[in-house]
Amino acid sequence: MKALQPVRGTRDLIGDDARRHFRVVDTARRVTALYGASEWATPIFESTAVFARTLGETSDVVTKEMYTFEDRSGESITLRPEATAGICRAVISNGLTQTLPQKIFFQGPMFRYERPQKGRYRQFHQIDFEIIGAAEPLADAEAIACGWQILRELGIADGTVLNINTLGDKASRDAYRTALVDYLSRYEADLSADSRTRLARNPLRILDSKDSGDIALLAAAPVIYDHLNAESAAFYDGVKSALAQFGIPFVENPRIVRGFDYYNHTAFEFVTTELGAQGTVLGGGRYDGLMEQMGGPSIPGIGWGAGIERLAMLLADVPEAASMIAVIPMGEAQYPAALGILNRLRNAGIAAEMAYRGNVKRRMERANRIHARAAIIIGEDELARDAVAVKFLDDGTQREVAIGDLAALLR
RNA sequence: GCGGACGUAGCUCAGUCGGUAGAGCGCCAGGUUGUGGUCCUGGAUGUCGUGGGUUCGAUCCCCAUCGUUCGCCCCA
Repeated sequence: MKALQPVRGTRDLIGDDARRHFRVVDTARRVTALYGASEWATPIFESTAVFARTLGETSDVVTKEMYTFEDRSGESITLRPEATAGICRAVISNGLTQTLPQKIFFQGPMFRYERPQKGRYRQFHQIDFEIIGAAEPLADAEAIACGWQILRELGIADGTVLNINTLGDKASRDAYRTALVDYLSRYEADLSADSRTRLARNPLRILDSKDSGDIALLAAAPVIYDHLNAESAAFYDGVKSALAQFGIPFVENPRIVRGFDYYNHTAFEFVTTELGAQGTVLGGGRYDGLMEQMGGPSIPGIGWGAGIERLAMLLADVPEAASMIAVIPMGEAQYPAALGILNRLRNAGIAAEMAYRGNVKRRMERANRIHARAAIIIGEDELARDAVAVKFLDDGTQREVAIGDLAALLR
């Protein structure tokens, strides 16, 4: 029995789960197209270096969460833990650096070896939007606007809050890191154990610590905004004013740091309070140095990823669509007529099916179960007049219809 | 990776102070030989997550393991 269960942290998408999942994907595909995106798909695994080099040697994803293995030729392969690195690799591999900017919609499974929880899986799925080759703050605002519109169209925007921050350019970020380390080092003994480790490895990460002692210490800590150089400050102002012009509400949150090392300037998260510790539902930022870090030319980028499972859990009910027509012959004598009608309907673009067996009652039950909108009942008497009975299942009304009129009536 | 809770029918759950189990929903059949969704009647369901231990006897107690879940870490 154990072998027949899905592997820990993975799950099947069937029925309601599947409807929710594809509702998210379909909505994202449609909305990102409104912003000019083309859909891409890249391989599910890459050379390990693609992720190890870009996500940062100290990030948890790299140090302990990657699904990494050697293939038969001894090459180190990693199942992608996120989308951006693979997309950037594809830009370089395909020589797309001459046709920028590119706006990309992306969707598919990601893999991280973590302890599963609600809204966190080892194989999870993301929708992803990237704008590559645009250094203007308008691109940041547009990426955020796109994410916001998706959340709105999914009906979950009201429960989420957009948090934005800036990490500045490299010079600003380095200056801030120094100031922060200076400050926190004075209270090192009071920091939580986790944060003492972070102080050496990745001090900015202390900013989003959930330890109450850390939070108290951070109240008087230096703030990034005081360490931005003129260029970085102007960029940040540009993003904020474009967001205002798009009519997108946001709060500034100097604690938003984001996990991967490749981020600079804009960082943002849409957060909900309804998913416990997994509250970040859509997050991203700018990654101007990433392409160069991968060995490509210096090309700026901005993008976000969103967890489909987390979005799907927040959706209101997604009912099954009542779109089928059930074709019901009274008996085997009516099969030829029934198959002819099935064919006529399908060729006219109308979804229709006929059960493989069963009497009329059984077939009516099935029609109800598949949420058919109407049943075409084919009996000897009506057939003699080149007609059939059409019963609409929502209100139970029934009438006789000429076979030639079926497609027009049911379209 | 660390700490807590949980694991009984397809689903949601009850239960046994240790004597091999029950409800609702769903499913199947009939009431209705050419008509579903409502209603009535009847029926089938489970190695009580898995392995081991204690016991005359374990679904119940103990240990391990797998899975789920909550928090931490981290992140979508």
